[in-house]
Amino acid sequence: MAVTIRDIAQHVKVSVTTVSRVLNDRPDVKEATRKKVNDAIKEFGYSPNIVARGLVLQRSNVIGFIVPDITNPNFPELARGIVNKAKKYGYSVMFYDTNHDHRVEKEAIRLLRSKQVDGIILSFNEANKEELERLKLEHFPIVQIYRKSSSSVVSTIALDNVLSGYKATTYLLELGHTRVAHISTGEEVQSGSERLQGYRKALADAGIPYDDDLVQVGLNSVEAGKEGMQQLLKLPSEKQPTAVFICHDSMAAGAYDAIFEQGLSIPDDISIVGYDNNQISELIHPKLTTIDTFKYALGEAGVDLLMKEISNDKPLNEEVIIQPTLIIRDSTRRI
Amino acid sequence: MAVTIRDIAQHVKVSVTTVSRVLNDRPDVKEATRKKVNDAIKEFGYSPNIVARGLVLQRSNVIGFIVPDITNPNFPELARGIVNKAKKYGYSVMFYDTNHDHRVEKEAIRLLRSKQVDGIILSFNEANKEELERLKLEHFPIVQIYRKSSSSVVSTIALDNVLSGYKATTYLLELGHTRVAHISTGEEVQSGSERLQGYRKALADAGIPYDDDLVQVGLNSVEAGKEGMQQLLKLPSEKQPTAVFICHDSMAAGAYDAIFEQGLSIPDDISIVGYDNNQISELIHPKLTTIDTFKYALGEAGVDLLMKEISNDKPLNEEVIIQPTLIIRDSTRRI
DNA sequence: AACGTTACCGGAAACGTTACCGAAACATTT
DNA sequence: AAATGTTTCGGTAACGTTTCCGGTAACGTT
Repeated sequence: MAVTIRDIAQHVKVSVTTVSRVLNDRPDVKEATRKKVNDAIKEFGYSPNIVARGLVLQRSNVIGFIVPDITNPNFPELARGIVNKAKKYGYSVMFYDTNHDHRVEKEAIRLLRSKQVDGIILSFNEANKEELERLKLEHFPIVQIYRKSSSSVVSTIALDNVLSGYKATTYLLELGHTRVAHISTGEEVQSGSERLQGYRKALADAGIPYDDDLVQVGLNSVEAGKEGMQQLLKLPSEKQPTAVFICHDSMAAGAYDAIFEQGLSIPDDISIVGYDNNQISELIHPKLTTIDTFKYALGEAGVDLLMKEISNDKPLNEEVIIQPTLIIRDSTRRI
Repeated sequence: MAVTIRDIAQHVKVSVTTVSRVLNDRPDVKEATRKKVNDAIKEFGYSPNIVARGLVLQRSNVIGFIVPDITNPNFPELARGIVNKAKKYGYSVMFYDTNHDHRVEKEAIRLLRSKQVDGIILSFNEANKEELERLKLEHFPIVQIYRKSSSSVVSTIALDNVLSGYKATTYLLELGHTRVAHISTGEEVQSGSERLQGYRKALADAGIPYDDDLVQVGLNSVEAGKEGMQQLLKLPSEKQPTAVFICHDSMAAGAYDAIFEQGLSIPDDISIVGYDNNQISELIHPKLTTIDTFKYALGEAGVDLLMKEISNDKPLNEEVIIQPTLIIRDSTRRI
């Protein structure tokens, strides 16, 4: 059915070897025959079977990409960075969504490996460590995104969560706020814990005592953000925060809800800074001051690192850390 | 390096044929040897090389998925539906993002085909027709999403845009509004044109004359939505709409901007219904009444259709149409 | 004229599977 | 005991590439 290398070899009356040579820009073929071969290739619309090539070359030129939930607005841009960068390396990417299920993640890895992918980028927040240990033992190239290598066993691309948490709250402090609260995802989730650290450090550096009542913890969801803010608003007025640093944009959107329901105004009554710089941060009113995490660049860096892992014969366990920056919009003001 | 079918055949002292048989659950193998083989498979952690299998079976069990911009919030959920459904068929999906560039789309198709994918789902709004014609000529399985087959040459999954446009505006009319405007993406883009048709039909059925001043056209972007709304608000007060049906949620978010800047209120001064039911529709204030388009189901239907195309030896050019439904939230009220 | 060098090309094995075809081993019937 | 049927197995070609190893022809050098 499909046209193969043999077909065009026959047509040009030359061996498959020579065709292969021109296909791969090898030397040792006369300019004239090279041209003839190329003409035939064009005429037949031939394009080599990468699968067959992969079989002999022992690599597939495809990488896997596993994500807990592509619906989470942080991932599409990441995916984009990965796909585009991979293309530049001559790689395609095979994609899986695990819906936060560890069993599905394991299955995805198995599937991907039997499909002979050359490496996997996975951005599971809470990846199962044993699985990664196993993979590492086999020297299978893996890079993990959104997780510090200190807490992982493979190469990673991570955010400097503590520094950016620090930046966010010092910005609020510099605006003159003294009672700045924090809505967090808590100590158990790594990013939440780190951002909380940054928050505490900023307070400490400013000489402001840490107050447990001012930090609310909940899941990364709109509802949890709303609830957290409601708790804050129940505080006696002398303790009420005039600014809140919130761990995720979507939680911030929930916090908006709670604030508006109390008839309060942002930023006049209360300043908000979020985290992620997702699309929503420009769509809600007022536009949200937040932390940008350079997701596209993160994806690119991820494949760069994975390519290094693939070409290296030993796992190199590197860590690259991205510095998020503060984006100032309309949800914050000087007190 | 990696363990192959031959390794485990040798270990069990049996031919590769038998191993292949137990691998594929074929008959003609004694229960005892089947067990021995399975034990060896487990012991060695063997998993068959799908690429090699694909080479002889002439199919790869992977499908391609091409998208103009995964960052557009309609696509992640679609992608999810596709990936999950594909997995049920034993398929993986290879993913490309073209950034709305026709040349990149063509390249992605070429790449995917040389990687021997068994079919492609593409959701390009304005796909290049010649390319699809070519593919169809070769009986290559393709399904196109978000485009009526009347305007395409291959099987499609489409939205009933005119009916849902009709639903959206009749809802507004039933709430007692008589001056309902429309912000559209215009006649040139298919979905925009169809939604506009629905809008006009609803007006006609209600006996309300169509007024050209009440429809604004612009790109699908926040800014364009804002501009469109600003134009509407410049109308003399007797012509000013009390309700607007807007072609996309993100444009609606822009319209919110314009309305708030005028000191007006939603829905007290003006009712808004959007289209898409993206996450933002629940994050903006007030929550947006909008049209849900069942993106996950759309993705699932897409791979169902593609599988039919793949198993069929002739292209069947089917069309499945999804009925969007209205989601009522807080941006609309009786006048 | 003999030799060495270079440029160009081809045959065939290999990659890891599956499928076809035939055959051995065993069971059943006459 | 022979003939037949059934179950279980193996050899090998094939899928479409690349690469190794070799070979031929042309050319220049001595």
